[in-house]
Amino acid sequence: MSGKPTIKDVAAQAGVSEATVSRALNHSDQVKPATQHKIQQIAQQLGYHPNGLARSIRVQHTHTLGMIIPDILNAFFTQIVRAVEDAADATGYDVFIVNTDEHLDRESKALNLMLEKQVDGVIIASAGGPTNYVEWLGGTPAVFVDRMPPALIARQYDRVLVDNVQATQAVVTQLIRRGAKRIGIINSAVSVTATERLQGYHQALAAAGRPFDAAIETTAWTDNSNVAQMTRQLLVNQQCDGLFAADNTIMDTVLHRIPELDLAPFQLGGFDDQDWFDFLPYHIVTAQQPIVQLGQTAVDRLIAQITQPDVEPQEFRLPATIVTH
Amino acid sequence: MSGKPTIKDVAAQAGVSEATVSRALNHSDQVKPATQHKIQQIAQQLGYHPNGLARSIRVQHTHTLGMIIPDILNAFFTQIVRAVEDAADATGYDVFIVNTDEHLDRESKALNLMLEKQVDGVIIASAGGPTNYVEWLGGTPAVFVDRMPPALIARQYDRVLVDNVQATQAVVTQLIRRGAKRIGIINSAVSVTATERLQGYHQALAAAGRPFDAAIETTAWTDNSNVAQMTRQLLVNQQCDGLFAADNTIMDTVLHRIPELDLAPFQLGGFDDQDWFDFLPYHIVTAQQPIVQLGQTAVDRLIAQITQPDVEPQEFRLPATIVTH
DNA sequence: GTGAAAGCGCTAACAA
DNA sequence: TTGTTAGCGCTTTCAC
Repeated sequence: MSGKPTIKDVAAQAGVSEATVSRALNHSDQVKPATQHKIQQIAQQLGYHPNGLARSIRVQHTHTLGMIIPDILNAFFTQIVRAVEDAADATGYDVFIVNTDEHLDRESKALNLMLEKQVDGVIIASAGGPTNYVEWLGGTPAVFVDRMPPALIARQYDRVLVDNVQATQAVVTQLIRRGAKRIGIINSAVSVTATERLQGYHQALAAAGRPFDAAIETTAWTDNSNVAQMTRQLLVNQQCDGLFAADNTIMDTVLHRIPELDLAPFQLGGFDDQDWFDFLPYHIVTAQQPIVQLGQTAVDRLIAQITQPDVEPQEFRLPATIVTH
Repeated sequence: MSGKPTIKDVAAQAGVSEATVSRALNHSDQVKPATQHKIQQIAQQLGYHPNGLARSIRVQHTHTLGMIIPDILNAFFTQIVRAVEDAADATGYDVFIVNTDEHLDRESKALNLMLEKQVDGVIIASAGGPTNYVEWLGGTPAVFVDRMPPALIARQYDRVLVDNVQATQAVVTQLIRRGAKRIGIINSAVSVTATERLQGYHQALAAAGRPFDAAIETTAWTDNSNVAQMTRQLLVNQQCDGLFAADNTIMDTVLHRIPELDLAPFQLGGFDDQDWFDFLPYHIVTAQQPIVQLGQTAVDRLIAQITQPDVEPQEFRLPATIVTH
């Protein structure tokens, strides 16, 4: 941002007013084709690029959506970003991504950054950050996707989520059908999501007349550092012949731990399919989240919030698909 | 961006001038602790967030770096983004990411967007886009990372690259050591990179006294749609017992094709290690690019360009590490 | 230690 | 069809 040409330079060079240049470069209707053309030519040769900041400050919006994700190395979020970008792009919005690495304080910072950059709205796939989103967000439209904070505060925003209990139940049921007698769970620690997935697990067990056993219901720490140990605990000590890993990062760790263990046949279930599951020497069943629809819906709702004064916040529950390897 | 409180509101509420509020919220030295405190309090309770756009337009920089990547679904680029974010974060810069999906026209658009958003500099991991970056970029500092456009125009910018010929040579040599007699290559179509990797392949062959054979030197299309077929061509028809896949997306496709083929033992080599290679039923050797250093160096150079008027553009070649599975 | 005023680059009335 | 003017929200001299 140094000696860049401004609208003033173009105006001077073309011998017209700044207003005319502005008009020529935007809603070209009002300006004489000749001037129009000349101005564009000059802008081009001067290497003029409009200053979007100045424009945004004037028109009072940026036409930009913010998106906050907890882990850019996680393929699931990467795919969601892609879906959101595509949906936003289709409606002419740009998207500004920031990654929090599952750090609470980075989430507040991210939110702050988005507000300073004056995004028109924000899609949040991270939750558990600032205790009170309402306060932080002020009037900025927001929608939670995939994850959400506890219901009380989430209720004020749109939420686009997967039907976690149905999905988990389906996976665990499939594990049972495949012959697993004793199925352990390594749950995640993600606020609402985890509760729901545990519920789905219980429902599947109950439906099959199986008892619950607290000894095989475990929870991963946020950094997954206890997952390797839990894997051993369940599959070896507790003699489980089935294991449900509540998200793809947990599954990853489980998968890496398994080869070191000496195991009888077992069944594995989890969330979010990965391309390379095909290469594993055993079968896996996963609930594949409808990523594209998740992203699309989030964008649709957000834009609705932005453009229409008072649409009621709603919760959307999209069904997952069971895929087996 | 509607009824948000501005600095004026805070000033009014606090009974001071806008200037004082500005001072209190930034370089707090000059203002009396009492006023200082009072202002912060009021800002807080009003839910005031400074308008970064207005600020940037005034101070003539955004303290934001742009980063253009070709494929956000590719773990390699995702990791580079992460490295860049970390490096930028450490120096207080924000980063604005945009994904081009390997589309040439999207790259121009991306560049345009960055310029409009007035980023202070841009890191480009995509290349082959606009024929003339110089013209598009104007005076905006830029550095190419991982990929670069043809030398003539790249020379005007910093380039942070891996030593492709050394890396490829090392991998192919390793394949030879492991007993491969006839090693085919599926090269990528990425401008300079591909040429260098082919050169490394040739050097390894030459060093081992092996002949070249154009019949087993193939090139993937940008969307990899011919790779499955090439895999068969090399491993079956051409009876190769070794295969070098020039990037991770090519390797992916190869890996998925292999199980359908009925093959004698073979050796596989490629670029960029993946976590799950451990799960494959055969060995792989890859050149692991020094992603963190790549990102770090790119950021360092870019910031140097931004803050110092005339640092000479340079090319950096970082060594890859060979990893075997 | 604080205020008044100017101006960053742009767009949108209102005039002409 | 085009120009003049004001002002978006902020920072920064220059006064006091």
